[in-house]
Amino acid sequence: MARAERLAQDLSLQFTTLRRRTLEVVAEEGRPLGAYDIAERLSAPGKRVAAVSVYRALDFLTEHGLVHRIASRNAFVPCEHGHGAGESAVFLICRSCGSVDETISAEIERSLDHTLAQAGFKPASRIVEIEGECGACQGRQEEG
Amino acid sequence: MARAERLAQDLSLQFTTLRRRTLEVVAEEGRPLGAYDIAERLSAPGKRVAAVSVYRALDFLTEHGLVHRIASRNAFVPCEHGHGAGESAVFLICRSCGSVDETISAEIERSLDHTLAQAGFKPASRIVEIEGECGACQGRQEEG
DNA sequence: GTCTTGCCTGTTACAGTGTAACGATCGGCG
DNA sequence: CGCCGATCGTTACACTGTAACAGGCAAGAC
Repeated sequence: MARAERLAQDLSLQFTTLRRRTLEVVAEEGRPLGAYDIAERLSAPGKRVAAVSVYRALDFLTEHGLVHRIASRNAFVPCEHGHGAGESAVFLICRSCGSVDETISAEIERSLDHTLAQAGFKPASRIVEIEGECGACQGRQEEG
Repeated sequence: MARAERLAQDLSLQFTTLRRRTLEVVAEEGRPLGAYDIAERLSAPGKRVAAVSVYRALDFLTEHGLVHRIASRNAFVPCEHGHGAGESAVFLICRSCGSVDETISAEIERSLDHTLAQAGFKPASRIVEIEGECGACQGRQEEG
């Protein structure tokens, strides 16, 4: 992610090797990764990376909007949009291939805002995760 | 929940004591309960209920739409609506008092359906969880 | 240079979450 | 009675996440 690298320059000092490599691992994978999976990929023979370090790196990355946490999977994916941290994304999680697509819909945001205002609820963070079957996997099943 | 009791009759054999008591515990609490919290409340001196039994009861209850799982909290709340299992609910989770309010919005469902159709994604289950501050807690803060 | 400060990382330990596997129990049925 | 299916108890285990403390490293103050 070139965007991440660019944002990294702004944080210069803060974007350490561990955090950069954590982001790389998450970005290379096409599906959500658990913290322990990341730790395993970051580890080399004789150089083990503890899961707790990964968690701290992930905290940093999520705070700066470079990765997202998938609550229903306890896993992490790279952020594919340049949206601000306060904005809400919709995650489409495919049960067949495990891929996660991140989309943003102004329409959904509007209806959410409307419903929240009606309820007198002041939102801080939003989680919208849809499990199902992505278009590619639907096509694959029709063929087979 | 009288509704749950009524639905229980239909499942006659399936609605065992453990499952009923699990539902009671979840319904009595005004906030999401973890599986181990439930197990603790179900346990009596000399009669310990293991968490794994609670998980099985919760699986049953969620399948039949009597309780919901709050993915962002790893906790469970009673279902407050008679909606079908396929319908999507919106959970408003208050960070101050920990309460969870369940609402249904046709507007949100429409916009979600629209976005999903555009993406060619076939949804199976939907998770919409908003963290923030409920109306009651906002009023309380203004006073204090 | 040295000292202090603050941040990041390593390590250990531990609490919480969830599942697999096996055995026992109970009710219904031939 | 014996069989069968579902539920439940128990143990064991894997995964997820946090607390606490120690060491390293860069930057600024003296």
